[in-house]
Amino acid sequence: MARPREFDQDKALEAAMDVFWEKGFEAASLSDLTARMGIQRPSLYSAFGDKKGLFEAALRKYTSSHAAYVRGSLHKHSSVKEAFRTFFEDVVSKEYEKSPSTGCFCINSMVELAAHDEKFEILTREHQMYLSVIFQETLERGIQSGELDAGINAKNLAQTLVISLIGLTVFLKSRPDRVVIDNFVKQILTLVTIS
Amino acid sequence: MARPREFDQDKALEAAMDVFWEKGFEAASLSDLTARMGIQRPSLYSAFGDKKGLFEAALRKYTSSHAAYVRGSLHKHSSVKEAFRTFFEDVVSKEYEKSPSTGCFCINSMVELAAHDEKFEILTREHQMYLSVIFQETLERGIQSGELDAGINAKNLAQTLVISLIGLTVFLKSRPDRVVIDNFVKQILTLVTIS
DNA sequence: ATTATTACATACCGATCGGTATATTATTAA
DNA sequence: TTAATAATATACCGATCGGTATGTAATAAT
Repeated sequence: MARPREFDQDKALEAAMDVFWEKGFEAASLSDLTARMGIQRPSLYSAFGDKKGLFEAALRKYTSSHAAYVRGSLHKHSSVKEAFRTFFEDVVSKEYEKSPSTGCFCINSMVELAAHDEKFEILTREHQMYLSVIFQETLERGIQSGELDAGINAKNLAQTLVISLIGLTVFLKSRPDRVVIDNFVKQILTLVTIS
Repeated sequence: MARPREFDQDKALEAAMDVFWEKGFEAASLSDLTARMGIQRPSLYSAFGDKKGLFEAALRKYTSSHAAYVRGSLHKHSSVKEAFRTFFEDVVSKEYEKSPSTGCFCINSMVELAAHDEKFEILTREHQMYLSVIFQETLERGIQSGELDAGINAKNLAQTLVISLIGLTVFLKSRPDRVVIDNFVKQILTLVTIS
C-alpha cells in the first residue's frame, strides 16, 4: 500500500548496537549512528522513535543474543565444571584479543544509565537475573549427573557467579596483568568444585 | 604580584568531582561544572586546563581519598574478618540508602573511558591494584595475629576480593533484591575464613 | 492511470556543546 | 603612584548536538 522500506531494519539495529556498545549512549552521536547504519535520520526516527528508543532496542537485541550465547556456551560440554571453566576463560581471552576491549554492552549500560533511568535499571537487572537462572540450571544439571555435590545451593552459587562475572568483565577494561585475572578465574571455579 | 584567586581550588575540584561522579564525563557539561563549582569558565580553564584535565584531577582526588577511606575502614576492627565484613556491608547499605546510587567514581570511569584512553586505563587499573595491596596487608595482619590460616595466599585472595568488590558495586547500580546481594557478601566473606 | 500512503534525501531548526577573546578589576612590586 | 601581572566577568566563537519540515520517489489499492 506504500513504498517499502529499503534497508534491513535488523541489520541497521545491529549496526546501532555496535556503535552504542563501543561508545556508550552519550558519546554516540546521531551522525555516528546513521553513518554506520547506512540510513538517513528521518528513516532512523520513523523506525526507532528517538535516540533513547533506538538505544533501548539495541540493548534488548544485545541481551537476548547474549543470553543465547551464554546458554549455548554452557551446553557445549557435558561436564559442568568444564563448561564453566571454558566459559570464563573465553570471556577473558576474547577481551584481551580485542582492542579496544568492548566489555559487555549490558554492563556498560548499567553503569552509564541504570542509576538515572528506571527503565534501564530494570532492563539491566533482569538480564543479570536471567543469566543467573542459566547458571543455576547448569549447576543443577551437574548435581543431577552426580558431578557436583548435592549439598551446594545452586541458586546462591549462580548469583555469586554472575556478580563475579560482572567484576571480571569490568576489571578487564583496565587491562590488568593476566596473572591477576587467571588467579581470579581459578578461585571462582573453585567455588563450583567445592561449595 | 598579581590578583589572588578568589575561589578555593580544592573546594572547586571537589564540586567538579561530584558532578563527574554523578553524570560521567560525557554527560557533564561545562555549564553543569561551572555552576556547581561556583566559578566562571575562564577560571576553570586557567586552573585545570580543559575538561579532560579537570576530569583527571577530579579522578585523582577521588582515588586518593577513596584509598584513604578503605584503609581507615579496614583498620577500625582488630579482627580482620570483622573488618572485611563491616567494610562490605557498609558498601552495600550506603548504596541502597543513596538515590540515585552513585557507585564508585573510579569504576564508572573505568567503564566509560578506560577502553578508549590509555591514561585512564592506567589510572583506574592502578587504583584497583592499590586497593588490592591494602586488602593484602589487612589479610597479612590477620595471618600474623593468628586469626587467619597461615596457609592462605594473601595476595591472590586480595585480588579476588577487589574484583568481587567491583562486581558488587556495579551490580548495585541496578538495585537488585537485597537477598541476592547479602548472599554474595556472605559467600565472599567465606573466602576470607576458609581459604 | 489515479490516488493514497509511506520511505527517501536534503536541508534546515534552535539549543547547546567545549573553548576563548576581550576588557575590567584587584593585587603586588617598584 | 605607576607598572606589571593575573584573576575575574561578559560576551562571543564555530561546531555539533538531537530532532524535524519539506519535497520527491516508489509502491499498492482502486
